[in-house]
Amino acid sequence: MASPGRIPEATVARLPLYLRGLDAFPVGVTATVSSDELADLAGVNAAKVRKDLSHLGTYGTRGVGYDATFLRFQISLALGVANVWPVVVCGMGNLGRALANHTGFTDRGFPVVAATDSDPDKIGTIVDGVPVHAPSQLGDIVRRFDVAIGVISTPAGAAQGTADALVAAGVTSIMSFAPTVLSAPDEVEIRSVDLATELQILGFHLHRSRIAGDS
Amino acid sequence: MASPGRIPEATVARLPLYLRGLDAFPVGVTATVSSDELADLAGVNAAKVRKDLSHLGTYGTRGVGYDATFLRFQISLALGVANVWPVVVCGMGNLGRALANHTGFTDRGFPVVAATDSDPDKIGTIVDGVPVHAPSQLGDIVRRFDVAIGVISTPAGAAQGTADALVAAGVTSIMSFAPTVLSAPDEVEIRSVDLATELQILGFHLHRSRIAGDS
DNA sequence: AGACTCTTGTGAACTAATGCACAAGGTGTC
DNA sequence: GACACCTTGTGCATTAGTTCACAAGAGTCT
Repeated sequence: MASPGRIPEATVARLPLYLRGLDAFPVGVTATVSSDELADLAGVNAAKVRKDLSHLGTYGTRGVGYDATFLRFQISLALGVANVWPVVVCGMGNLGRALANHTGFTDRGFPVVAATDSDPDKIGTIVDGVPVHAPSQLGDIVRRFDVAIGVISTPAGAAQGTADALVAAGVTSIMSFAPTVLSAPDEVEIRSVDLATELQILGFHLHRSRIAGDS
Repeated sequence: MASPGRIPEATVARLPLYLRGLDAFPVGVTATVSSDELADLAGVNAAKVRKDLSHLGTYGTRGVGYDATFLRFQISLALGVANVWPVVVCGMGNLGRALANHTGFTDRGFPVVAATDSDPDKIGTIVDGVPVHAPSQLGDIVRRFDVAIGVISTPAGAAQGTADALVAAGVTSIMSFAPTVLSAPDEVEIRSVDLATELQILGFHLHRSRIAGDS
């Protein structure tokens, strides 16, 4: 009953966690991993692991578990991890610099090939191996490096303009850290990460527990 | 039927977006905002806005909309935004430095009061106004500044130890950027943001569309 | 006052996601 | 080969979240 059909969004969001968890198993060595173990490694529960993996296919062995290497291969296949997706970072402020230099990106197939910034002092420089260009060069950069993903780490005010430029250059995947809503054609996928919002959610629960709890 | 009862998690996650959207309205000026407008400002749909706000209370006027100032006040109240929650940043690598210097945190009531790092060259220095201490000082820092939230931006290997130290110091809210699972007592709330995972989700959809689409 | 317009608040239908519980199927032992 | 023991895969119940659609007010205009 292995269905290569639609994979639920919630499952897609967890597949990278499983892949990360499987890093605990050395390559080349044959090892089996149970849904229970993998659940621990990924920080979810075993039922979810099994249900999620069943969406990819029937890769486990009843009574035994999953072959770690084979499972990693299959998840990688589903996620398209074999591909390398070049990334351009737009906005080289504090956050942009950190992202451009983030080893976790390159390591997982998302090399930062270039950056843009509107500050004339930064344009033309190379920061941690990443060349900084003027925003007007975006189209060129995208074409030259075959950029697949744009990361927006500009101030909120410049974010929409940057998004428009990315879309105009043909980029269809955007990850934005700007605290603002971006509009783009439907075929463009935007993931928005607002760090302050995350803290506010933590703050809400703190607030709640302090009210309910002590003074 | 205004219920100050339980607010659904999904709603809580959107309240900061509404608050952010309301920034478009100048303070002091009386203005009304419709669920439709607010939906645009927050990047969701109008039905969701109304349902979400109805969980806070009955603050709108039929036929008119919501009073922007009053609504902002009520959402702030629900989120506990009036409180200031001091933050400690653990791990002053690229990302940690960017976070410590992130104006969006302080602006929204999350001042970064101190940082820790295991690098002896950094300990004792002040980076962008934030003093860097040794990890062993965490307990002290938390007590002295009444720290409410710990941000973990250490390498994955040091993350669990850092989390343990934060918990031991009495911190019950943690935001982690380390690509690993953290374990902590149930009463501790952990929000994990793995940037590479986010990109992998984008990568999945790119992969999918390239398979389905052209060569 | 009555008619008309507007927008909220909310039941109700619908969709997505989670968690349970257990049969199915595999391994190992005697 | 029979039996005991594991762990997967999955049907089903449950819970959470979304969307629709419309009655219930509130304002405006004549």
